[in-house]
Amino acid sequence: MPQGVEKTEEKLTRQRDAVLQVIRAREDHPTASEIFQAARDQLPTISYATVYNSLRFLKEAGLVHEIKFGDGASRYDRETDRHDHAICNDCGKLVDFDLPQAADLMQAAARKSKFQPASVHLTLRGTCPDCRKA
Amino acid sequence: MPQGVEKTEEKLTRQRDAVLQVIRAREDHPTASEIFQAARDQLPTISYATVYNSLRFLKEAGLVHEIKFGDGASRYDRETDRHDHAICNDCGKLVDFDLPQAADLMQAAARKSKFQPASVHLTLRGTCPDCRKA
DNA sequence: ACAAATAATTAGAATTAGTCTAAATCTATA
DNA sequence: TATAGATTTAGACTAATTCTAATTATTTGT
Repeated sequence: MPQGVEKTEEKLTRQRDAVLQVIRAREDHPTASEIFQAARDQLPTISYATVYNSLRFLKEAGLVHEIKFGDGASRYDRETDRHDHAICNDCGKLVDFDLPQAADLMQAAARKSKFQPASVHLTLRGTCPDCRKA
Repeated sequence: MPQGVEKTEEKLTRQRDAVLQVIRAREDHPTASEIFQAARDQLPTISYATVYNSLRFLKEAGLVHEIKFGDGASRYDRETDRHDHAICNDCGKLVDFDLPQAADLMQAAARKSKFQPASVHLTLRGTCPDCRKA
């Protein structure tokens, strides 16, 4: 097997690939419903269930990242490296950024909580540049 | 009005108080459904809608704190000061802790994201002490 | 290449969390 | 005490997601 080609790609079916392409083509963080609609342009018979199945598959394969906030639907992100999020309290815009001190934070949080750490994630809530102007 | 007694307490009805007492009586972080069941012990006719209305009211009054992770239902926390959470990947246990460096973090996150900061929240995922033993 | 086994997809039903509605009940006050 | 305003209730409704059972594709052994 050539380097960089994971075993999971064997199972990258037409439907799963369509879902992946939708997510990769977008700058923003679409919901399952938005992905479903966009995927239908490529594969008019794709079903909602398949979109969800594909999202689970892609997530497990590490090809996409799921972002869950309590507010409504999960969003999906083509950026799979560890990163943090900022959410605008006014318009709901979601922005990715990375805080390099995350590794230290994880240790500090682990000490405080007595958990064995696996990952940390930080969420900033505030006002995005656009809404600040308006 | 005596100090420490907020105007909102005027409207702390029997139902709202029952909901508040349920949350204050628990060490853990119950869901609306768990709160509903416990509140029924006090007020057998209380409805689901009232539990949700009460939770909204108590939240706005700053008497309880809502915790939303993507995974299922919101949870409610008697601790209303800013704090962070650790979630066990094995058993789902949710633990509160506070990271004193949060203020600095918020500034760092604001700089990176260009947002005007309002709050930060950090989530640690890992294994809780109990599950680590097992 | 072919049949059997396995995996994936489909459509729609089911589930879950939460909100909405309209009628009934309280509560405070003129 | 009558009335206005707020609150509660029960159940209908919605949105997100999962489940199910039937169908369709794909892979594997011969």
